[in-house]
This record gives sequence, structure tokens and C-alpha cells, in this order.
Amino acid sequence: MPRRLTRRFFQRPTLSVARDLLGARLVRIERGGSRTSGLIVEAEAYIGSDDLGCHARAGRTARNASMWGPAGRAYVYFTYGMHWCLNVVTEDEGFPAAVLLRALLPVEGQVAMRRRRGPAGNRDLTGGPARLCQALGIERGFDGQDLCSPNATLFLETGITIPEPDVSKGPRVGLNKVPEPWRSLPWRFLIRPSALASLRPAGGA
DNA sequence: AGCACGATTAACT
DNA sequence: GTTAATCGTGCTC
Repeated sequence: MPRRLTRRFFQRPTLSVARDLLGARLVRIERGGSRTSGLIVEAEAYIGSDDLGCHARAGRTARNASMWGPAGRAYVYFTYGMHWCLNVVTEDEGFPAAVLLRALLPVEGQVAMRRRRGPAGNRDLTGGPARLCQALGIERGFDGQDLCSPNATLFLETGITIPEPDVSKGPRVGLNKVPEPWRSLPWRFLIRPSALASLRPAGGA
């Protein structure tokens, strides 16, 4: 039986949270109660204002304020004039850190995902931080929401356990203008493609 | 008030 | 491989 991930899960070192989120399930419950969900297969850690790849590098602003909040909240930001991306806030309140969810394996609600993704969804439904947000209908209203609240409509559940050999790590994506060492730190976590290929989600579609 | 840019994506050569 | 799309945000004037 799946369990909700608790605030205690998120209030830990961000690298541990990012790694442990692999295989967990992101769930959105819509009005009417239908579920849309997917297993997390890729995530990245952004840790503190010293991390020059992190939005918190320039200090607290209206946009990134959620990163300073308590663990287990959503940090949803808008970028490139059209895309939304979802993070889960980590560590202690007052320290800006979060995990960016970069890709899901669809499990439930694929019809709703396709409807929201449109024609391009046939190529890739939930692979990419903005694609997964579009598929689940996540945008500005979710910023700051508590994902650990009992009545949350967006939350995380236990899914499958990914053994260490099936976890691959590498530099975070899209930080081309970020100086070293932050640009190359291995703070991106993914389920190895070979392991992913054998995953047929047991959770029903 | 104006401006450069972005933790991206889709479409194209 | 390249590049346009598109606009909120944070910074400068």
C-alpha cells in the first residue's frame, strides 16, 4: 500500500531527498477525484544561495520565496515565457533548497495528460520539467502549496525502490552559463535507462 | 518605464 | 545539429 511522503522525508539533506525521490510517485487529484500520477525518474538538487546554479543565488525575491519555506512545499516557477517547473522544497525552513522534478513515468491519468499536452504529447508525455507540469496541469497556483497536508491535491507517495546500482548521477541540465564548480556538480539523479526500460509500472493506468 | 534573460520545448535543416 | 516562441521577473535608468 502506498504511503504519503511526510515532511520528515523532505526535511533532510537535499541530495538525499533527490536520490530517494527516484521511484516515488507524484500524484495530482483533480476536482471530481480523478488521479493523474507518475513515477519520478529524474530529479535535480538545488542547494542554498552559495549554489550559483540555484535560483536562490541572488537572494530571496517574490519569485523564489517558496524555497525558503518549510520542507515539503512546492516551489513552482515560470520560465522562457511559457513553461512551468515544479520543485519540492527541502531542508530546514529559512534555508533555500529544493529538488526539481525533471521527468516522470506516467502511471495514472494518461488520457488527461494527453489532453493537456496536446499533439506534441505523443512524442513525450512527461519527460522534461515543463512537460510533466503541463501533463499534470501544474502552474502558478501550486507555488507554495503544502504537499504534505492531508488535504493536498498534489502530493508524493511511495512507489518503487531503486537500488543504488540503478541510479545514475551527473551534472545538472541547462546551467550552461553557471560557473564551475556548480555547473558540473553531480547533483542530477536519474534511473539508469536500462533499469527504466524494464519498468512497467505496477500501479495501473 | 525599459530591458535582457531564463533550472525549456517544439519544430525545423 | 539550430532556432523561434513568449513573458514574468529582477535589475537598471
